[in-house]
This record gives sequence, C-alpha cells and structure tokens, in this order.
Amino acid sequence: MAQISTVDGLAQLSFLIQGTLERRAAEHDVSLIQTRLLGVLRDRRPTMQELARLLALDKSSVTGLVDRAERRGLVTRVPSPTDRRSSLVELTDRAREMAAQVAADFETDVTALVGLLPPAARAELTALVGRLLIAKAEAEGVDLFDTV
Amino acid sequence: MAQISTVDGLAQLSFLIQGTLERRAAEHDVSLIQTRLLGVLRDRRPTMQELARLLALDKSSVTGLVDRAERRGLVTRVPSPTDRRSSLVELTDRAREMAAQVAADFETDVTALVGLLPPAARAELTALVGRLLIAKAEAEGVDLFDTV
DNA sequence: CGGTTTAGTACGTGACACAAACTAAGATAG
DNA sequence: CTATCTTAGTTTGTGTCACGTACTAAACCG
Repeated sequence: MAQISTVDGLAQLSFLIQGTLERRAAEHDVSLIQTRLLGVLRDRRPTMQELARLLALDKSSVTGLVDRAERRGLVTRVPSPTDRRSSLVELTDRAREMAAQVAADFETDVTALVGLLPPAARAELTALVGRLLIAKAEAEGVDLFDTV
Repeated sequence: MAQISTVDGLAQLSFLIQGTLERRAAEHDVSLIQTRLLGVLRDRRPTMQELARLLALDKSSVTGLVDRAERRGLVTRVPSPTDRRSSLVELTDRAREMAAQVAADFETDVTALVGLLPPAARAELTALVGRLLIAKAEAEGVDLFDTV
C-alpha cells in the first residue's frame, strides 16, 4: 500500500473523527453544530457574542442556533445582570446529561479506533497530538477549549 | 497546562483541520461538501449511487449536490453506456484545476501546522496517523480514498 | 443631552440533508 | 413473452444551518 502523506492522512482522519461524532450526535437527534454548542456551554455561560466568537459564527447565525436549541429545551437565555441588552446562554440539566452521554459514546468510538494501535503507539499518538495542539495554541495566543 | 486526553485531542484536531479546509474552500466559493465531492471525483467517475456510498449521503441528497455542482460547471452527468437509468458523474477541467488549487492551499496550511513540531515528531505523527488509518481500513474492509 | 458604538434580533436567501413518493429501466420468474 | 420485482435516479416537502442587511434598544462618550 502506498504511503499516506501527512496532509491526506490528517484530512482523512479528521473526516473519520467528525463522522463518528456526527453519527453519535444523530443518535440523540442533534446535529454536529448543536453538539458543539452544548460542548462549549458545558463549562461556560457566555453572551451571544462570546458564543459567536467561540464557534466562529456570525452573530445572526448564533441567534438561530440558540433559538433552535432553546425550542428543544437544551439551553436557556438568562438576562445579563450587568447589561440589559445582553443575555447569557446556559445549558439545561437535560442538555447537560445529553452532552455527557454523547461525549461518552464518542469516547467509546475514539477509544476503539486508537485501540487498533498497540499501546505504545497509541500513547505516542496522544502525546504528539497534544504537543501539536499546544504548539498551535501558543502560536496563535488562543485558548484551547473543549469541543465535545 | 493540563494533559490533553486522546479523545479531546483528536476531536480538537479534527475541528482544526476541518476549519482549515473549509476556509480554503471558501476562498474558491465552494463548501466543504462540494470540495469533498470534487476530491472524490479526482480519480473516479462514479454513478450517483456510488457517489452516495462514497460520501455517505442519501441518494436524494446526492441529486441536489450534483445539481448545484453541475449548475456551477464543476461536474457533468454522462449517460452510462451500459445502463440507461444511470449516469456517471465526472469533473470538468475547470473543477479539476480548482480542486488542485484548494488541495495545494490546504496542504500549505497543514504543512505549516505540523511544522510547529520538530522534524522527528512530525515524521512520527505522520507515520502513526497512517498506521491508524490503515488499521481502520483493514478492520472495516474499506478502501481508503482521497478526501481532498 | 445628542451622536456613536454595541448586543441582539428579524428577514430574506441559499446550501444542505433527509424521507417519501414517483418514473423509467433493468432483471427475473413463470 | 409478459407480469412482477428491483434498481437508479429525481421530485417534493420539511427542517437545519449560515450569511448579509437592516433594524431596535441599551450603553457609552463627549
């Protein structure tokens, strides 16, 4: 079999991982972006605009995203105590449970995937991916945050 | 800084890679899925249903996807010589050039990303990702294919 | 105050994905 | 050879998602 290039390999791996997450999310009737929203909200209670930055979306997109999530009882808008124009978005208990379940299911899949490698290689991969992400975050001066 | 788990690391990395590809594709006014379509067609001339399998989409979704791509002059439907119900989808020359350009741009970004690691670590990462994908393909009896 | 910026929403448009119903053509059984 | 079944693909209708533009209301600033 031909050698897989770095670029093709990472591209294929990313499609694989995303597909896995998407399938697991779909089992709970949520989309990838809704899952990302829940993931971001697990340890935050941001304003709409902070959410837009975190998800790299236009603020008008976030309005719709949060509307749909709120309609499904996944998030609530809480008026900001300091700025009457602003609302804080927070998870409902139900969504918190669901996010945890999706994350656990996803973890099962990823664990199985990397379990195809022998333990030493697996540990090496984890370490390298971690190093790469840290290097990237430092290069950009950007915080890492949970995505799932 | 806290250690990044395998699952979180791979999830974050996949979002990073996908975001990179999406931005590069957007520079050429194509979406991620359109780019994937072009990538799949680079070395294939599949039927609609084969395309549905390759992209893991419903056949009715593929109709729309190919419709939009055809309207933009990116692909053409060629009648199958052996089955009058069926058409083969193929890239136009223009789309082939564009796909190559997007792939090249994407490669620049990914190369820069992994360039944050020292050469030995970079080579190790590439090798591990390759091993993982091959192991996955073998475990599923599925062909690897170009995604970009 | 008046003018400007900021937070968020409303509206219109287009891409995308699916399911269900449909048409046409190929395959198969009798 | 027809009657039936299956397969390939499209059509139609619904919902999600993302964006840009225009708008309202509140905050800020001089």
